[in-house]
Amino acid sequence: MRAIAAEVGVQAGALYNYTPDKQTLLFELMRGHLEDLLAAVPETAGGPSAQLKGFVAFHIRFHADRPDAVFIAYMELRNLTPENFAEVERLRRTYEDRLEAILKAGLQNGEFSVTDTKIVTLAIIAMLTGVNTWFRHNGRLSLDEVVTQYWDMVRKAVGVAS
Amino acid sequence: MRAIAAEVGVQAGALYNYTPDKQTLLFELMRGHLEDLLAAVPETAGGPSAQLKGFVAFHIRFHADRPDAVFIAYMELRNLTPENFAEVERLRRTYEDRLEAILKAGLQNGEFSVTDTKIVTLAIIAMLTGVNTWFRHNGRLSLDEVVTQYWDMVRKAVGVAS
DNA sequence: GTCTATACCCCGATAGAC
DNA sequence: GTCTATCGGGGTATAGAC
Repeated sequence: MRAIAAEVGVQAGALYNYTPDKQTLLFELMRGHLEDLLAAVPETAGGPSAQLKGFVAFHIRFHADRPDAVFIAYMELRNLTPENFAEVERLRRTYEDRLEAILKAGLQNGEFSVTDTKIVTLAIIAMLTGVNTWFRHNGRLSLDEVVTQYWDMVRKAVGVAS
Repeated sequence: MRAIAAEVGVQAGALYNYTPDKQTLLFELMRGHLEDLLAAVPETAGGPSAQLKGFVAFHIRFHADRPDAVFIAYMELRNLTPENFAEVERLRRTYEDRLEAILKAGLQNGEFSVTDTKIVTLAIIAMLTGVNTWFRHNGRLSLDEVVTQYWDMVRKAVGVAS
């Protein structure tokens, strides 16, 4: 709280005019981040392959634009009360379900060949979120190139020809 | 330190007969974990495809057996001094290089079709380590089944036929 | 709505008796 | 080698003046 106050340019006590306590502040940050995510995830038109491609590009770009929020959302999970943790988990699961729905649709119409949509969902999200641990905007690769390469891996992993 | 002392069954001050300070204790824990990892990673015989399959199985099993060490190694990274952080990063990069060497060999002899071995290395490791966030030994899937499914995704992502 | 001052608690680490 | 006791520092949160 003292660090936040210093960043904002007030004393620590003044923050309590805006939040009842630190727990609420942390929870609202995380909830806001996840609701932004759910509001922004595209309902792409087209078949499952096009939707999956859109999801991959969206996930990478959304998270690359908010490294601090992503970092907090992950590292501070354990500091939430059980009730707040449950709500955050619910929102996260809602997001995962968006991806799994695409995989199920592609499995059903024969575009994808996967054996367990739940595992593939978690594997894809872990892979994509991992980009945040190494990607830098002034690094060797542009975000476009990163998106292209990850789409290539995801595409092949679910059995979609190029 | 007080929690560790209670777990062991001594008072907090007694711990300082075994470690000079908390930083050293944390660093030795993480260094030990990474050296165990490097000592255990197999030098599989056979071609790149067999080696990659061995690596995937090893990584999942090794990490599933040590969830606490994996959790600490990740969450406490930011609490290391710059020197200790650099050493931990060096060991982690050494491990990544093992995987990248396999990918490079498979790219060179034509078994794999990937465009950037560094990105594929990081993507595979992120995907595999993600298993630890959801896998439970008494859950829906056995570790054997998890290994099989992840190998199937990795195999396809690098362009190896079944 | 922000300030100063402070209450209360927990932390890592040390001192000195045994 | 472990204990009790404590130091110094930092944390969240509150009280009361302005």
